[in-house]
Amino acid sequence: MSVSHRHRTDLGGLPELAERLRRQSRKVTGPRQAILDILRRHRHPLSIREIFGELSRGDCDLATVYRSMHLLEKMGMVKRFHFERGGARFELLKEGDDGHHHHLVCRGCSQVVEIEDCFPLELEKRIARRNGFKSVTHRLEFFGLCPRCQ
Amino acid sequence: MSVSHRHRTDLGGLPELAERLRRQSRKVTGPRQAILDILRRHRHPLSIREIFGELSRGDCDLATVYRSMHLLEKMGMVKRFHFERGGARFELLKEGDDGHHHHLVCRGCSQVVEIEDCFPLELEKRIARRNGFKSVTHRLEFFGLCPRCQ
DNA sequence: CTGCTTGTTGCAAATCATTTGCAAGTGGCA
DNA sequence: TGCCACTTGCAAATGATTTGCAACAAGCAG
Repeated sequence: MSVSHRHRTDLGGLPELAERLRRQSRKVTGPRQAILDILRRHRHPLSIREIFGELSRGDCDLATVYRSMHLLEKMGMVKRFHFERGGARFELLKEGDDGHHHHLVCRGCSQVVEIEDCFPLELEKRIARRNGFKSVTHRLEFFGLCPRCQ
Repeated sequence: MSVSHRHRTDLGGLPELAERLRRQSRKVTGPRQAILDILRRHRHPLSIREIFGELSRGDCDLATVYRSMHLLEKMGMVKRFHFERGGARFELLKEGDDGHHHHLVCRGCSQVVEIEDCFPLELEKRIARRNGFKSVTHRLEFFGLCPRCQ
């Protein structure tokens, strides 16, 4: 099998990302470009702190990072994830990607691996039907010990 | 099918719960009894705020609720869950129950339904094997719109 | 190129969830 | 009955995130 989801490469260059902002009448500002560039260069979900840490000294304020992530999330350019502890984490999304996928996180070193498997659609549908719910989605994350931490 | 997990009834009376504390040389104090009693009377995961709110005025301090939940969790008497927003939520567990189960949460009214289905063990094993991880478990929650909120 | 309008940002203070230090209090066994 | 480790209240500390507000700047109009 191997559904092979999109891989964190080829997410578009800064210009394309800026274009996505402009297209929704959002301004292409310095902080936003810097943040998008950081997200673009990492294939794993980054925390606000990590993003903020990579910004050169006075690139922008922490509050701006938070505000930017909200904006990008609302625009569908990034996806927010929540793991065990710590704050939210974000991944840049390709245009049109809804970002639905899961992770396998190491309890030891926090390394993150993207998982291609997903909760069986049939089961989800049955759960929705059985309880009369609509628009059902799910959040699924795996936790374990990576080879090096065992 | 219908795996029919344990149902949130018959979790034992206060005396049995107190006994579980004593057995692990933990003291049966007023705050703990009050908290356990509240958990015992609710079938859905409660937040710290909700628990604290149900305590009669001076029953105990908020910090004590936090400390108690940590203790009960460590003792395996409650299970901690995290939904979309807000803080952690707790459910009382029957003795011997590891509490592994999932929820279907309404995006509208936050109503919670317990789900008996689980992520297929075979898939989980394959994910673990494929990535060389050990002791893999998962966290799975469903979100949707309940009949009344649609 | 210039001005204007509106989206943005920095800064500081406010919130919310949770934790911790410390001294005072108390279950439960000797 | 006493002792002592386990608990608790209180207040302050943390960590994550949000917000008010006034100063600013991107992008379009002219």
